[in-house]
Amino acid sequence: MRADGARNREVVLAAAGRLFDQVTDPDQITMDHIAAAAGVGKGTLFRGFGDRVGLIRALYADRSQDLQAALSTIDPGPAAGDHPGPVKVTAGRDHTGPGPAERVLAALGAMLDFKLANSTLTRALENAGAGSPFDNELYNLWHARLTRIVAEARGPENADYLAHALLAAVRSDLLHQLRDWPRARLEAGLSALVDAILPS
Amino acid sequence: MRADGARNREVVLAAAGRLFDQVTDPDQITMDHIAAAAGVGKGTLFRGFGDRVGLIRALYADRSQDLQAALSTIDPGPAAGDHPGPVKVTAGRDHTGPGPAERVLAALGAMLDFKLANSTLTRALENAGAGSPFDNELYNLWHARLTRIVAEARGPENADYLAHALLAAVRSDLLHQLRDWPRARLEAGLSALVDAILPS
DNA sequence: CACTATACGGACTGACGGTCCGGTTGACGA
DNA sequence: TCGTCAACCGGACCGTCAGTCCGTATAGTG
Repeated sequence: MRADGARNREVVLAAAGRLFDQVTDPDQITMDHIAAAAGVGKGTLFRGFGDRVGLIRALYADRSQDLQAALSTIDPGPAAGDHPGPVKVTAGRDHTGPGPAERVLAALGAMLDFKLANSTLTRALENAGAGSPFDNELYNLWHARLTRIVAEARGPENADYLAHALLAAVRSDLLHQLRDWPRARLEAGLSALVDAILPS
Repeated sequence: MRADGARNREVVLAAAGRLFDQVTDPDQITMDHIAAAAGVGKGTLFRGFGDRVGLIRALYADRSQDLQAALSTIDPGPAAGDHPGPVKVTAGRDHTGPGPAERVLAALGAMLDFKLANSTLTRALENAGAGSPFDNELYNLWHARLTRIVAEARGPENADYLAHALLAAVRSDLLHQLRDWPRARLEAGLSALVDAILPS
């Protein structure tokens, strides 16, 4: 990979991010806008990212790194052994840590914050033509984790569907619809939902 | 309104309905396709329905009449006194009828059936650019009703949000994602969700 | 310095939603 | 039965946008 290629990739992502943040409706941002804002030809966009969805996905991946880290702290999950490197064990705090409801609420709360802070971008990805919110890598990862937690807390019966329902409660377009609710109100509702589904 | 206008309206709705039923991805159906299938000019479509969303909305309204009736049977709601005609009172079965959980489950179940039977059309409306699933008339009606029922069953605290969460659990694209689940599994999950939120 | 794979950019294409307008026809009064 | 006209019709046309193509420029290499 050539140096200018990598540099341009960053420039494009930065410009696209800025544009999406300035706007409410995701498809006010066209590929031509992004190319112009990045000072780059359109071809460069499509060579680097494949198509519009690819670009949005890349931007999303970029921004959600912090979120991923936060989520992994809350629930290291079965993916902990993925790297050949030394497995980091949470020292001092054993399996009697926070209960399922707390962990789930923490995770959904983190997603909530992320989606509020990246509203337009998130909606761009979750509604983008294609397979919609579900071919999203993060969605599948978190659906799997939530399913496991729910299953531990109340048995495998319907855990799968309930995990979907929990994630549906923080979908970005719903949050956009409730955009003038104060954060505390959303959090309270979420908390009520989680407490209802998971044994306190 | 002229006779040929009304006739064409029906023809167009029928053709569009047929087309959406033949397909999985809603935007495989273009306005030109519909016009051609109806044996009508494109101008007629836009004069009669305003724009693509208007046409889809009209088709949806057409098909959801049965659903609306079913839902109103389950919960006549505060809208019962709308007509000056005689108010129909459910005879013999007083206010100690089915509990909140039963009523909500029945309503969501009816929506589930409708959305399964009209999958592509429903997704076309719920994702169609604009204000998405929420400027839908039926959505608002049912959010209001569910909010009331939830509030009666567990107090006004968060009833609003929980009603959104319940509706989010039957969103058409989620159902599409779970398209090869048998109906019973969906129903079971829904039932578990409703029972968790509403006191049994 | 020559050479080539890589990257660049913007003109071009195809598809689609939506508009426009000259021609047609149903409704209705005489 | 006929004349009149507003409502209606259809499809050519337009603007926009994602995505492609290809001639040109340049970073990296021996």
